[in-house]
Amino acid sequence: MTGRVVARSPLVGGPTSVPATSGTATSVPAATVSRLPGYLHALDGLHANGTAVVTSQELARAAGVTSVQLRKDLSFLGSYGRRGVGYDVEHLRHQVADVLGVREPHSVVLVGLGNLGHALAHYGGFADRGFTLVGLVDADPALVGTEVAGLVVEPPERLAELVGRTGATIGVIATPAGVAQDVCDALVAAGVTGVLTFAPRALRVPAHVDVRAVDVASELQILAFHARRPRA
Amino acid sequence: MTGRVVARSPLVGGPTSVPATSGTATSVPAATVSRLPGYLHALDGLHANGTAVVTSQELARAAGVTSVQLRKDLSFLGSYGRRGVGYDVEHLRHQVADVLGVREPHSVVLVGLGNLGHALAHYGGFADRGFTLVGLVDADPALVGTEVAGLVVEPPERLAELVGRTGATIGVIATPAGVAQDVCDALVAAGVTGVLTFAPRALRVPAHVDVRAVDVASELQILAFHARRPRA
DNA sequence: TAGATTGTTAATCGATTAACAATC
DNA sequence: TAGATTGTTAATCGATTAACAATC
Repeated sequence: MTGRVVARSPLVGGPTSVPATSGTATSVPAATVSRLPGYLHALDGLHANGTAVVTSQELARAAGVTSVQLRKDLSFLGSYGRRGVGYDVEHLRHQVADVLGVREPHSVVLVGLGNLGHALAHYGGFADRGFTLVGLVDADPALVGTEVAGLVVEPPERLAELVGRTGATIGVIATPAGVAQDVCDALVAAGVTGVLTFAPRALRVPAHVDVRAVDVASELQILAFHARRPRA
Repeated sequence: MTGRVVARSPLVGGPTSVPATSGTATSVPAATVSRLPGYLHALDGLHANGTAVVTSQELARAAGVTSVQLRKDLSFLGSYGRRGVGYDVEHLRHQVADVLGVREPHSVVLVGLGNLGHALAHYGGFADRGFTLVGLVDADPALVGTEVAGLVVEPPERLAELVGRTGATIGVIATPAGVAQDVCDALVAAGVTGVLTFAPRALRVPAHVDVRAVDVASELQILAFHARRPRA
């Protein structure tokens, strides 16, 4: 009933490993997948500053993991390093991007243009990392028709048409929690296969759809747990 | 060297279980801790709508986990249910809040007032869930001295004084990635023990400090992985 | 008592770490 | 060849799930 809810707030759940890409007959564990974006980002940085080859130790440091963890993770993708030497930055970058499926940009629709939605709409980091924001939706008639971040805000009735027309595969929910499930249902009905929600609400989705949830208050509460002085 | 970096993007790492609260001599697994905020939020909802008693099945549904998972998690906190009946909402709510350490509000300082920082400063959900935003910092001279969300923006030089004066235990970083490590170092030097960062950069912290990282682009890339059609 | 539901103990499964063999 | 570093195989550890006993 509930689909692959890959993360509640920051935990990998759901199926733990997933059919791998291209040649490989293997599969990639969920925990590994969740670290690949960090590796890719670090590789992008190295590439930008002209580094051609990197050892697992250097890359691991940049990504904030141990070199053993990194090599183990990369081994699920294939054997792309040279023993005694390291990894070709450009080659590994392409392999990781390929496994993540971000060599072609994905189209993203954003629903909800409150403070957070506005911030997300203006966030420049999408394009760099394989995503194009192609549509904005909000229920407020005062916002519909206005232009935000170069896109015209559409009403909820146009959501299905918008997803269909743009071929968006991912929907981002930045609405109040009360309408998050309805928005999610509409996104799924329109055809998206991935949902990123910022609303503090568990979302039900069919099995073929993935949900990831980011909840700032939950993150702070987890920090609070560690910060607390255990009372004797 | 690297402190308890509890999550890179959405994964629980670091020490896997942590000394528990109050009476209990037991410890609470990291995976359980990461789900407690969801349980607490669900309990708050039930409380608000007047529900006095809830079964593990109902609560689990509201929180988006299985009832087995929920009961197992709650068992680490103690035995607070009544067999054949369920859990007293009010009582369990207090127990969970107590374990998380959010019965007393925590003071939070926010650094970086770009789009995201502004959105966070205006986010209303903090107070409800145990956090009080007590200070804002930005390096832009045009912002310093202005009022945002009822607080006067302070310059970076005042960070240490601000944390000291307010007793803030948690710092939120919403700055550009390039300065995130410096900001983090300053927060840690000023005495915060928890850091929530939105900058896509691995942060180094001493062992007594916890870091949690939220990276929207990484979340999207993980969704992209699942969305991709594996090419034969 | 019978039915419902919790909470513990045991079994399974996945993820991380350690050891080491392969090879550049 | 010797040194460096990758990548695999095995060992450990933690998290989830299943089975069931306890008890309201």
